[in-house]
Order: sequence, then structure tokens, then C-alpha cells
Amino acid sequence: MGRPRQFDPDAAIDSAMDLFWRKGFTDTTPQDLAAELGIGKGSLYNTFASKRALFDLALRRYVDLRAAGVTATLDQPGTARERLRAALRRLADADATLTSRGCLAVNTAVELAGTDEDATRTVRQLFDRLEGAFRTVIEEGQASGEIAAGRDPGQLAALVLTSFLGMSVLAKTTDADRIRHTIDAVLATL
Amino acid sequence: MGRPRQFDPDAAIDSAMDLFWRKGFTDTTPQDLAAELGIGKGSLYNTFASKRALFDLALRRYVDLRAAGVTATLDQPGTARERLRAALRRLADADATLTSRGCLAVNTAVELAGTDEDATRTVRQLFDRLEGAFRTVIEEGQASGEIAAGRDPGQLAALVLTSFLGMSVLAKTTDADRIRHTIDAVLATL
DNA sequence: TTGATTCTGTACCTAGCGGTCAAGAATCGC
DNA sequence: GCGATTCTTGACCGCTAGGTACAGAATCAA
Repeated sequence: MGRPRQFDPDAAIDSAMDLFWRKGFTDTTPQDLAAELGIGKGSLYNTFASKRALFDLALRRYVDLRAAGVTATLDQPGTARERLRAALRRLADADATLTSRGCLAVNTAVELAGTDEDATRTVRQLFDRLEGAFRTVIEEGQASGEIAAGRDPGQLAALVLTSFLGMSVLAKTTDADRIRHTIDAVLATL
Repeated sequence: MGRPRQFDPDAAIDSAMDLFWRKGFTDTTPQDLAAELGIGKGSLYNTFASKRALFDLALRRYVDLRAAGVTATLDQPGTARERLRAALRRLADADATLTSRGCLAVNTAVELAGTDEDATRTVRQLFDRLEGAFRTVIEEGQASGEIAAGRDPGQLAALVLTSFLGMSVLAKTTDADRIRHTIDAVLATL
């Protein structure tokens, strides 16, 4: 009972994710959030405990979305190489475009790691999931003879992950073309 | 004439660089800076136009220090591979240690790119300088037969740069050991 | 000395932050 | 219809940010 909520909290988290993604945690104010969600500040704080709590939900959603997106792409049919390229493209496109906001997880790592253990853990979780997914495809590629079997798949996966993180940084200072070239460079080494 | 300044502005920039490096631009307050430099806020603003202007000086200094350090390491005697490893180690050690503050340029790219064209340019300058230096060593390695000559040196240099940026991000969430492993992974692909 | 000049510390200013609260509006069970 | 309950709006609050003003302290030229 009681007055029904006049907005969808779930959609609100999506919008909040978008804002935090574009502006970062610190530079996003409660005003900004309320305006973006189209609600009053009171409703915001009535539904979410604090700016920080909302950010947590948004970050978790981002991590789930990314992880799911990448594994889905990697599970598509095709050679290991093709699937890896598609996955990196997908990540890069989602992150690099739209005023080059980069990757929320990377942005958060840089902004909050060291001061916020919770956020750091969530970010690390995404990194680990991505690395694990990369490793699986690489091993498949090695099994099919498509990728040289001599090299440690864990090492290769670490390289791919690190390159992706680097691309997310690069995306903030350069154009999408350079990102695509970098993807080529990564795949050429496998 | 007039009362002589009671602190060294040059040393002040160094201290400021250190603070900005650890806490980021937004989270560093004029109070913090004055305290760290051991001077009053009045002196701070009498010497430097604004927090932003001080940051600019600090960032430029960082860029010069890094660029000089890397080229110096790469100019040392040794094989191309050895020199590259030393350079990456040096970068990683300077950036990863000490409460894992990462790389000031990377941090700045993530925090300020998109809203601050000046800072973005300065950061991009460092990235370009690093990539250029990497490329030179790689070409030397190819000439001496130490690195496979078949691959585009520009592509390899882009890969090394991107990996370094990725490591700077990773450094904020993981321990130094993982960074060292990643360096190995990068060198193994050359 | 005295003045002109430039530094120094501290009090102060305005704006905006993250967050709270009171008054009213919807909904429900009865 | 009437409470009880929960949401919504918008005014409000304490605090700190980035920055300024000002009175005093050093210096130098004359």
C-alpha cells in the first residue's frame, strides 16, 4: 500500500550508469542524477540510500552487462580469432564511441581504486571474468591449431586483457580508428 | 625588490605533482596543496594562478620526467629486448608502487579527457613520445635480427604502448607481481 | 628612514556539494 | 470516506570547495 512509485528504479539505475559512465563518480552530482532520471532529489534519496549506493548498483549492472556481452559474443560460431576480434570490437565500440567515455570499470579503477575497496573488488571481478573468457577462446584456438600451441594461454589472455584496458584509456584521447588498428595489432600477435 | 619568496616554486611543483598523482585533480584541494607544500594558501595563489594552472605545470613536469626516463633507459647498452624490458619495468615500478597510484598521464586521461582539451593534449603528447621511442627500439631489434622482421614495427609499438597503458590501469587493482607477468607476456610476443 | 614593492598567513566570501525534512498527493484496507 | 502508509516535491541545512582581501612582514632604492 501507500503511494506507488512513479518511476522505474531499474530504468533509473540504467540512466545513472550512463551518467556515471560519462562524467565519473565525483563529477556526477545528485542534481545531475535527479535531472537525468526526471525525478526530484527527494525521490532519489527515498529509493536509493546514497549517491554511493546508487553508483554501486550502476557499476554492478555495467559489469554484468559487459561480462554477459563478451561471453555471448565469444560463444557465437566462428573461428577463435574471429570471435576474439568480434568481442574486442564490441567492447571497443560500446566504450569508445559516444564522446569516448571509455570503459566504466576502467574509469572507476582509476578514480576510486585505493580509496574504495568495494568498487575495486567489483572492477577486478570484471577484469577477471574477461580474462577467463579470453583464455577459454584462446585455448580453443590452440586446440584447433588456429593459434600457435606453444605459448601459455594464460599469458596470452593476460595480454589481451591488458591491451583492452589500454585501449579504453587510449579511447579517451584518440579516435576510433586507432583503436581498430590496435585490435589488429593484438590479433596479429596471437 | 620586495619580500623574497620563502619557498622554492620548482620544488613546490614537484610536491604538487606527487599529490595530484596520488589523489587525482578533483580530489586534491587547495588546502591539501598548501599543507603539502608547507605554505599558506595565500602564497599558493600568489605564485600560481589557480589550482588548474598548478596542475598543468605538474602534469607537464610528469610528462617530461617520464619521457626522459624512458628514452634514457632505451639508450642504455644491451639488446633491444633487454632495453624494452628495462624501460617497461622502470615505468611500471615508478607507477605501480607507492600505494599503486598508477600513471599520472593515464589517470589524467581518464579523469579529464573530454572536458579538458589542454590536459588531453599534454597526455597524448606523452603517449606519442613513448610509442615513438618503443618503435625505434623495435626497429633496431628487427635490424639486428633479434625481433622477427616480418611484422610492422608501428603495429608492435602500438601494442607495447597499449599494453603499458593497460598495466597502469591494472596496477590500481592488483599487485606488482601480475604487472611483471604482463611485461613478460608482452615481450614474449615480440 | 622612508617609501615602494612583493611576499605571507588568515579571515573571509560565494557557490555548490551530499543530504534531510515537512507538507501534500496517491494508494490501500476497511 | 477514512486512516495508515508510502511516494513526491522543493525548500532547506551544514560543510567544504576554490578563491579573494587585507593586514603585516621582508626586502630594496634613495
